[in-house]
Amino acid sequence: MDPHYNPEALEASAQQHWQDNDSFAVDADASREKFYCLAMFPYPSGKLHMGHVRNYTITDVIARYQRMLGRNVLHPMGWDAFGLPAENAAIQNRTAPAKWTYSNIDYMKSQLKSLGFGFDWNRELATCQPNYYKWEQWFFTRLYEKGLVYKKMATVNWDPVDQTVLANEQVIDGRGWRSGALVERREIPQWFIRITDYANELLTSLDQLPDWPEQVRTMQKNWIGKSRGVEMTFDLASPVNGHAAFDVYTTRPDTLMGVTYVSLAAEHPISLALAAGNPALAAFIEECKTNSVAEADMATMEKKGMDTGLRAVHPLTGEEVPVWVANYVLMDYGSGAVMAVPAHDERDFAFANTYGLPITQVIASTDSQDAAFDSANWQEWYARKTDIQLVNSGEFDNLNFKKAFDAIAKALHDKGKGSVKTNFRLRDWGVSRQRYWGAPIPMLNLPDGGEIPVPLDKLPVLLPEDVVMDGTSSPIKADPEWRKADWYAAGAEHETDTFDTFMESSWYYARYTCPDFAEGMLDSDRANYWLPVDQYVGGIEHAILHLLYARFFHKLMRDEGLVSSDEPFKRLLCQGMVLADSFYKQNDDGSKSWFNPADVQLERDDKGKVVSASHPEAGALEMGGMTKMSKSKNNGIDPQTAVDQYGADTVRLFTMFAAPPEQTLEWSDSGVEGASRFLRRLWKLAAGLVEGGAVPALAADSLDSQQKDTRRKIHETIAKVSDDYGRRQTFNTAIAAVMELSNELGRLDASEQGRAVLAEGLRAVVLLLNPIVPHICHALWPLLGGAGEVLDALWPQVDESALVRDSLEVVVQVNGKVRAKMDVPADADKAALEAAALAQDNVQRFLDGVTVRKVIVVPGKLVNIVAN
RNA sequence: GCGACGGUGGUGAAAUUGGUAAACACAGGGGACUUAAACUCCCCCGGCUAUAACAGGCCUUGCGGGUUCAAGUCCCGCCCGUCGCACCA
Repeated sequence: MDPHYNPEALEASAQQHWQDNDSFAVDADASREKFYCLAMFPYPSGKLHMGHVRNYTITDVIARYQRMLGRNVLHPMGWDAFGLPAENAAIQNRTAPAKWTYSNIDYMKSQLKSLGFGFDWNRELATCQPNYYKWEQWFFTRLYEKGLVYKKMATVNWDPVDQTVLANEQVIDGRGWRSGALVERREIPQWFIRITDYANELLTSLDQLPDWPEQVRTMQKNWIGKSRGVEMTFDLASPVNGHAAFDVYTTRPDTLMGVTYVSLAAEHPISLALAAGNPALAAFIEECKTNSVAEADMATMEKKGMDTGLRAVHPLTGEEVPVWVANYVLMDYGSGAVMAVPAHDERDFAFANTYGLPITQVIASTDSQDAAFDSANWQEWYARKTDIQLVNSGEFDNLNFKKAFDAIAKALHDKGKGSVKTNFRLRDWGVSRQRYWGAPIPMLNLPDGGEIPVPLDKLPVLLPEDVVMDGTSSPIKADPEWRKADWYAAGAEHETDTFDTFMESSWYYARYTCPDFAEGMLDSDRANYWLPVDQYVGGIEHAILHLLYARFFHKLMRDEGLVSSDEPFKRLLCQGMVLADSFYKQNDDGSKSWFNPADVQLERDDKGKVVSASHPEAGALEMGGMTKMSKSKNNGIDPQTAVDQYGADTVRLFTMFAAPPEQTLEWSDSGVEGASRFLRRLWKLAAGLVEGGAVPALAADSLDSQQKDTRRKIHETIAKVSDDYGRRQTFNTAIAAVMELSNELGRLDASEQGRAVLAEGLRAVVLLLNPIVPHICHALWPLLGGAGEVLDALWPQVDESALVRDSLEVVVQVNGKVRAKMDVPADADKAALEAAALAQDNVQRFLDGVTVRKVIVVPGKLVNIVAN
């Protein structure tokens, strides 16, 4: 056996072996227990980044571990192939998005293979393939027929120069990313899916997901945002252009008597009607159109508004309050109008102060210790629901939140002005995109204004792939021929919007179970064998949208009779981001030039702390700290470079060792070096044993005490690592435990039984590490006398008899501070432990002159003597 | 703004059910090997203090309080950082 570890050769040979034997191909087999392990599929952006490597290493480790437990493991891979970056690249490179996408897929697939990931490539799919999106289009038409799909006006970012709709991402400081023109808000008709019909189930069935991270469930819960409130009607004092009233929704009807004005969204029908005869208002509405549609911007921007001159009638008091148009009221949120209670709502408060509107306190504390309400401390009051009573509210004075809620809701109901309503923050899913590189929405727009879904025999509605992108309109919108649907009726036209790419990623996990199925969306037999996914792994950035849409789709597919389960993903692991050091040079114009960490040299002080950085050409650099690997900070580390230099196993080992999977991972070249060093040492240790000739049989009863200790360590490590892989999913501590074990194995003597224990230990190490570093383990296993190939070896069993201890170390504390450690027989009882503890010299020193009050004994761990 | 998560040595981290803080690594220091360097191997490595030495002592998990025999871990209040916010995927 070669004493030198040669990853290049052994990794190529292992990968060839897996490919030749189609080692990861699986089929549904009802006689075997299945395990479906899934990583979020990648967008084919060009080449793999470290986030991909981390993601797929995690699923590969879990998949290989489950296989060693004897399960039938499905671990598929595919491509989330539609999306905006392909269009951007196509514009830049004067190529077609399809061509760019397919060539990226080819390259990235070869990269995945070079990392040794065990995917069943027979199931590969790309969402831009017609045989994939055909069934998505069909499913959408089914939803339409069930009334779960509708069309309504919704707001988009409009670039007036390029004459195109922009994604939020393409709007930079309120301007279009290519044209630099001020972006406007524009209302256009778009398709929606009624996810709100499933809001309640999406909320309640979160309880069926105990193996999801608590934080993800909480985020989804908040996102769905179930609230109980009151919907009520404000009449206008004098009708305008046929508008006599409007609705508002509030979760705080208890504050109704504090309403001093009402606010309408700029796009509210009443606002628009008024603007026709009011140039100043029209100008203000126009100005609102340049506001961002992103929620974060809406919340932080300056509150602005304009008085319409209209008066609305308070539904209970009959008092007239002014009607304003305000930039912070969203049209596609609730009813597009809010009642304003400046004393008890932060935004209303800011708005009222700006425009000198009256502020009426209607809530007071029941605790007389609390400071009285005034505009300086109003924040303490505005959102409070507990320990409050109503004031300035007439007949409702002195009621608490709950009683006031019910009394005011009843009063509104009795007057026919409102009713209790459960509302969700969740809004219906807008699936229309005005972009080319997506699945065409399978609807026909008819000359009479109506619409019908494209029938199954005309599906898929094909997206042409041979196109030229010029940065303005989508090629299918620009081509009048593509649109024509005269086969249905003269003048009928295909919808030219495409689907949100979340549509494709909402059901790909199900299609992997039967990617070749030509007769329908899913082959239920196969789908129901594999589903639900047992382990799903992906970035935390998908905690809300993707995971919510996929859960929604699963329920839709269930109600269509395609799958039998309620939830798609049984267990979820959200991996953290990958960070790297960043370095920049401050330019004279205030901008920063970023330098890739691969080209930067570091200076350290005598404690090893990095004190400065420099670049061979640019000179001294500023340190930007550890940040997310990104293009903008030029701190991406190319995984391929690391794989070429150290081998896939080293990259996989470092990735899993440097941090637990949910935490951020800081890339470190010297850390990678360390991982490589460990594999070299392991190889050398194995080579030493193999070169020493035949290994004698282990005689467990005739071991000396060091050999016995080492053998106990082997089996303790098996137990710990099994728990780390399975229950805890902390692969970093599993690796640390194996490192500890192999350090101890290296200290064994070269006697017959020393070598026998070493052989047992090394075989355990190879089995325990195989999921993480499968290439080196593939090579070592037969050399160490393992039967068959390690890929199919069974997970090692703990030999309970090896775990028996004669004595153990117990800590002795006096008043909670460690004062001594003692070796005691493993079976010592509490009285014996207490006596031994009190007899310790250093313990006696601390008991001098004080009285022992209590002794707490935790068997096997510690004794705490309480004395004063 | 709203929501979620995090803060432990020079660094990444470990401490699993409230029970020895810093396992395992990285960086650094010292030594062996070498003509030399790399590789490899051995020793030291939170701070302060003490001792001829061996012991020993005090402090330390972002900050301030609390609960407990015992708190990195639980509770209350702050500070700081990261991520998400509906047309990026």
